[in-house]
Amino acid sequence: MLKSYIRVMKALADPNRVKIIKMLERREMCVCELHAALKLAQPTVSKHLKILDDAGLVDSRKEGMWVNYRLPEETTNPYAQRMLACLAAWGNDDAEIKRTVRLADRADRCEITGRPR
Amino acid sequence: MLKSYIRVMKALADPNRVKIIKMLERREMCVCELHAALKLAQPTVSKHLKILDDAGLVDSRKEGMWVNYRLPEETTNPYAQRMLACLAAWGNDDAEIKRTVRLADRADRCEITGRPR
DNA sequence: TTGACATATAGCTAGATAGCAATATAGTTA
DNA sequence: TAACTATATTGCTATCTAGCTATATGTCAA
Repeated sequence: MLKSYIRVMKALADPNRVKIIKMLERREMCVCELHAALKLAQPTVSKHLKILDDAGLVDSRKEGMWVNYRLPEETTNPYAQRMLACLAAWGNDDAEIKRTVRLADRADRCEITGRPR
Repeated sequence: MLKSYIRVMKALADPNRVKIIKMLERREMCVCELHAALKLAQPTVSKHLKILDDAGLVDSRKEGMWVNYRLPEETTNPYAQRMLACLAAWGNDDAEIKRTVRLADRADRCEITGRPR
């Protein structure tokens, strides 16, 4: 238990990583879209995504130059599964999260990069 | 949300604090009993308890010289409430936790301190 | 092939955290 | 009152973490 449990809890004990989860609840997003919504340096976002990935809290797939991140349908990690269910019910009224999610809804990789899908 | 949520998640992202919760699931315990089971310095245990307390994850009451800690019946913090419910189902098969809980079951303040209740 | 660009990794720094020993606090007992 | 003791607080150190910039990697387009 302990190791994978601790990985999940540490991953979810950071506000910016929670925001990433809350954005991905709505739709699959690429790194540049998350980067635009979070207002953090791109490498910082990548690092957060790696931490979430290692905990089994996100899945990713390449689409050309982009890497799309989404919440896993099923994860092998029961702690991840359960915590994602909790988070789905939490934070929806939080001003800071709402603000970020609003930015995420507007973020579009084509507008950001000026490149067609 | 964010602040009290983060407090709970950080509090529960440490193995020794998880062990404290798992011990308190079984019974109310004083600091010296937790100290004996955890094999950490007493001030370290006190600090962990403060962090759990600040997150709303434990309650305490004085009993003479001793301070008894227990899990709250009801807490004002919904994240704490929900996470305590999760933890009740988690970690019961983990070797390290089982070992600590076994020590806790045997720990008795009177034996430890040589003093009557 | 070359240039451009989305993402990942490496390397650094400031601040947070967990551990300890020493000391303060508060309640008990003699 | 004075000595004792369970717990809390303080002050320190080593390690971890989140952020950044610079650079590497891999894919697309010309």
